[in-house]
Amino acid sequence: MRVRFAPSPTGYLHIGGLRTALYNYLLAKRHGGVFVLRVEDTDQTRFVADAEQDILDSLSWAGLSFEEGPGVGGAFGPYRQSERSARYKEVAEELVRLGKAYFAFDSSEEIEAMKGRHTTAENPTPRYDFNTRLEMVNSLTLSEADVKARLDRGDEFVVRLLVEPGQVVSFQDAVRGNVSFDSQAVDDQVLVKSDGLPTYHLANIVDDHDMQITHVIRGEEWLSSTPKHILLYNALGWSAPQMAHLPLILSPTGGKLSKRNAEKQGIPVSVQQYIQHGYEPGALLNFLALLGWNPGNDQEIMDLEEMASVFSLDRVGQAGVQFDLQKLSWFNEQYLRAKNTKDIAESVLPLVKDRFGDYSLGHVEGAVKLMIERMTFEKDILDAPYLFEAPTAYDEKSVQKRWKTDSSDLLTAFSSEFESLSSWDAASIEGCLKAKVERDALGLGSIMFPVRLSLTGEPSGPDLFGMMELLGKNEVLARMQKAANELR
RNA sequence: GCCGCGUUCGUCUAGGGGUCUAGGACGCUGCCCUUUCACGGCGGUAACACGGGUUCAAAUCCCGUACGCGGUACCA
Repeated sequence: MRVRFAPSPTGYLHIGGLRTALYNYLLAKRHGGVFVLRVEDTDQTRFVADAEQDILDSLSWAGLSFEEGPGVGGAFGPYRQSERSARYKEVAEELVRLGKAYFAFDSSEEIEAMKGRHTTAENPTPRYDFNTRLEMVNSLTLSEADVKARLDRGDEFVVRLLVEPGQVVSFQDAVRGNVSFDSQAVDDQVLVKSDGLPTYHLANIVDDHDMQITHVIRGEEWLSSTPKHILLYNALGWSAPQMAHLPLILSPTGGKLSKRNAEKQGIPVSVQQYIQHGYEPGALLNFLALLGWNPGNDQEIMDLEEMASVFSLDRVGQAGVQFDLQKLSWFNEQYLRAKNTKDIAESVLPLVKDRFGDYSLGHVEGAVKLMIERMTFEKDILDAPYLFEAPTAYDEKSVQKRWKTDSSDLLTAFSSEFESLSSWDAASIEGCLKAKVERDALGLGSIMFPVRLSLTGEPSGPDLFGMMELLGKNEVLARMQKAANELR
């Protein structure tokens, strides 16, 4: 089994593209096959210089490694279509020779004019097809000599697929079953553009054939051009690979997850944006895998290996799926909590230093341990500034509501109690505090709240005693005293 | 318009004729845990698009309608 992910470097890798790559990867791993990356850069007008690098970087971040492709090589290279022009030309010529394709010399104005002539309410988008090709300037309407003369003269031309009406083109799709089209509805697709480069359709089938791709897994937007591909395979006497068209990822409101549409709803579209937001690659992959596929049981948290061990195309859904950012967040939380706190600390250390100054890895790890249950992203550690610096203000509402007349005195009293503590750890602090509460017959809340507020400035937060241990005795006493004075 | 694909809780889905008074997850929500908040645990909320068939029996099969999505480029 050989599969490929064939992105076009016309922009940064899209989240939907990553899912397509993932499904290809999973299928290959599941069957011990080969995963190929092929860059489909046949459109010079839409070429984006750093897009290929972005695709490479994004796949690498996600951990989707390929056995063959640009940079790593392979027996079927080159893997950039711009470097395979000669082969497409050869195949195009072969198709013309076989009478399956023809030269066309029409200018875009002439094509527009033809479309204008045929446009009606019932036929808003006329095609260049069996119905109209005989009114056009092509090797079907021109004499052989004329065609040769134009070619020799260097006139611009395109090569078009000759689609005969009256045939039914059908194929088995691995996720949709039998799909069939009437060839009448297929136009004489351009195979070679006037710049000499192939269109997607030609390059795609040539490469899939030459690279011995066995399974084509791509988005549903390709479903309606598949008959063209089947016709091409047939014309060349090649057998078509197994097709599998994935349901599209839709926006939460149902429409297409276009860049504009998505951004309006706060959904990142490029993988690069997910990286910047701090998503865990495993979480994103896990989420994406389940967007259109399921393992057939209730398991949701699965790493790449686990998914690869059970992946199959027949468990891929057929209906479009809506993107749910909240569920992605949940996945990210799950993955974050499964991570080693030291690793997280190491990764956020620069952020902490940048924001709060020079803290030790140990201190940051302690902060992470306190905060992990309430973080969605690693960077959320910054939402607890009080683990690094004294609060500069106290939450007004809480002060008004819960800061009692004796709170300051209590703070002072407990301060001196803590002062005498010989070992400063969460358990000792807790024991000390609770002992005094009992001795003085106080309510636990009457002291817990003032302490928390003095330490964090906020009415809620992570475990109080753990936090006190992390901050250290001096810092805790200083903050308590400060609040006692300021809020008196 | 035409062609294609699709349609189970708000969302992702299980389900492939009887075991479905339709299961799981996210979300929302109640209770419990608890020094707060969060986490967690235990509950709750909520769906077979509609209409015809076929069948003893349909969420499951067939047809139609509606709706959604995709395509209709010398873009991929």
